[in-house]
Amino acid sequence: MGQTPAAITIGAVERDTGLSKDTLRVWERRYGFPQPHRDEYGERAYPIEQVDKLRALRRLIDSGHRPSKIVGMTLEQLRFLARDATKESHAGATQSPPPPELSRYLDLIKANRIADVRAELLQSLLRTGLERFVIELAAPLTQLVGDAWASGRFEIFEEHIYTEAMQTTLRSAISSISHSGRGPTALLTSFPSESHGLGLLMAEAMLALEDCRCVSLGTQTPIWDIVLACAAQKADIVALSFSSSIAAGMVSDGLDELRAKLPAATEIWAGGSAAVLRRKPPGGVVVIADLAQIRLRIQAWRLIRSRHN
Amino acid sequence: MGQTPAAITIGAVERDTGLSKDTLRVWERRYGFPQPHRDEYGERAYPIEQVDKLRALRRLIDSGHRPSKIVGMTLEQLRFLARDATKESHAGATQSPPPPELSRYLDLIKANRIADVRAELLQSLLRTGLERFVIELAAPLTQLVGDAWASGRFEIFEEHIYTEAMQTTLRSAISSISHSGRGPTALLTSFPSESHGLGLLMAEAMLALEDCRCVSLGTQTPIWDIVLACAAQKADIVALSFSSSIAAGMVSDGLDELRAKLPAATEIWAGGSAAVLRRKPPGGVVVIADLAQIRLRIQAWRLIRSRHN
DNA sequence: GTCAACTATTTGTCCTAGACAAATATGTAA
DNA sequence: TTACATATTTGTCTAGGACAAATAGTTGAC
Repeated sequence: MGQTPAAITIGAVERDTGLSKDTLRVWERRYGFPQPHRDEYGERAYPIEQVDKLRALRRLIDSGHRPSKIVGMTLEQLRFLARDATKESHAGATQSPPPPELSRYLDLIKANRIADVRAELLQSLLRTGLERFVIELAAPLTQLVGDAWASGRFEIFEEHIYTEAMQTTLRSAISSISHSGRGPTALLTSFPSESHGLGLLMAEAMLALEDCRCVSLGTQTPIWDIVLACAAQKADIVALSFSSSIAAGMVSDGLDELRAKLPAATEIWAGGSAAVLRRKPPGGVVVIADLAQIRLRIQAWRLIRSRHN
Repeated sequence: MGQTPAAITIGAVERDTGLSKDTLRVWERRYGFPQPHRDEYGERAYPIEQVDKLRALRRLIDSGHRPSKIVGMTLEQLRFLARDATKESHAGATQSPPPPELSRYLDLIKANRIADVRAELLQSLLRTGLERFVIELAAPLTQLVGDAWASGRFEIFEEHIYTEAMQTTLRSAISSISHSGRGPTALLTSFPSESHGLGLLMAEAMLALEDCRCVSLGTQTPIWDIVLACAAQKADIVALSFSSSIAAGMVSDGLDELRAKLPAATEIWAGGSAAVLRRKPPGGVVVIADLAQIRLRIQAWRLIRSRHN
């Protein structure tokens, strides 16, 4: 009797929170939280409330807080902290509130009006054209949605819903672009630890607009397979996307490894919000600071090639 | 200089192969394979060849082989075994070689003729209609491509290319279906450890054809967020996809947990190639044996609801 | 010969507790 | 301010032991 079985195993917690079993155990040892019960076999059994708090912690840590500083707080304090955090982040750049057009999308998502989100995206696309749609709407809105999640105003599922809607819109736009057969071939993908695909899709849109032949491998392609694909497709450019949630070492090591394995004539382009790209730009790699640069880079590429031939 | 550290850490292997760190270590202890080198700090460093073999092992174990029986084989023997296995499995049904229409796609992918793959997919779609396209082409072809990879005839990047092409085709078809506003609401997603999304997209196509309002969350949604999304969207059905590369425990535990957290009126549908769904069907969950069943299930759902009201 | 029940083996996941590199924060000099 | 050196924090790795759950093999009843 007594307790309801409202407790789950360490494996389930790993699934639910994204914190590895190792991390969960070491936090327990160091900070005294979480403090799961033990079942009849001495195995950890985490009560739901602790899992909720773990989720909140995860969120704050992802957006820059240190575990030791926040692990002792209550769930309410954590939520309060999350709400504040959004204002301070992105110092300078996005200090002003988001433009009304963008925050309107946030409202629609929060109100679960999916069909309206889709319809409005399509309308914006048709009104402004794909290039401006990507640069002025898709990119900043994706950033905003990420922030909203980090500050606890959005649930993960709301971010997922947004991602799906934007993905659908971008894909249909891309597939309607015809290709003359004359532009460079670009291979698009990301490293195995990187599962965010929206940035890649935006880059594909920009490249397709510049008459590139785009070969997308989706996300999470092992390095060795990128090399193989590059050879098979005779790619001129390999474009990689890195979100800020990727380990810095992965980026540098991976890019070095890729550079060593690819022929020198093949350009490697790296873009995305990962800070390490700016702080420690790897050699032999073109860092794409923002999506608008893609157009210029392609024009530069054409110029060099036309001289060469 | 020639630094291509052709060896990766245990964490990277876990991501690349889907085998947990614990499993990798216990295999090493018990079977003597894998036998990673050690880096300067005494940590395991797995050479690429061993990772390739691990992936092949994984595929075979998923399709019923026991680790101890096959772990000693060479990569070539494993691939040979996989080729054999394809014939035996799917007992009776696909004993014969794949129909020429399907193997033609395999040839096109192998020849790297991406544009042709896309064009032919679109043509098939228009010729047969979406329902037959999904059941007769998309589903078996995806299976074949997976087998081709398992037996070493395809590289991963070729599977990725196929996935992208099929995804584009399916998405554009789905987005062209209009919804009357009368059908049930279906929430589509997968558990955090499941990143394969094609099956989900096929299911979405079938549901959309039956006039369901489909809300896709993409892959890898934590259980708790599925519950939240379900409430927010007032979903009647939660459809989950499980590929064969998911741990059996994840499936059962996850489904039980989800069932406990969702209101009883919300149906949970589970489909995909994960064997555990058939062997030990979890209670309170509708197991979708194949995509064609979706239509019948929706009709049944309508019938029950119409009686209720 | 088939099916169920019992037993043996295999297999994955959990356990403890120590270690250390990588990431981040802090202090100091130019 | 910026650049570099030092201190702390943090996640992931290590070892082998343990054991439940899954699977295979064996026996007995019908």
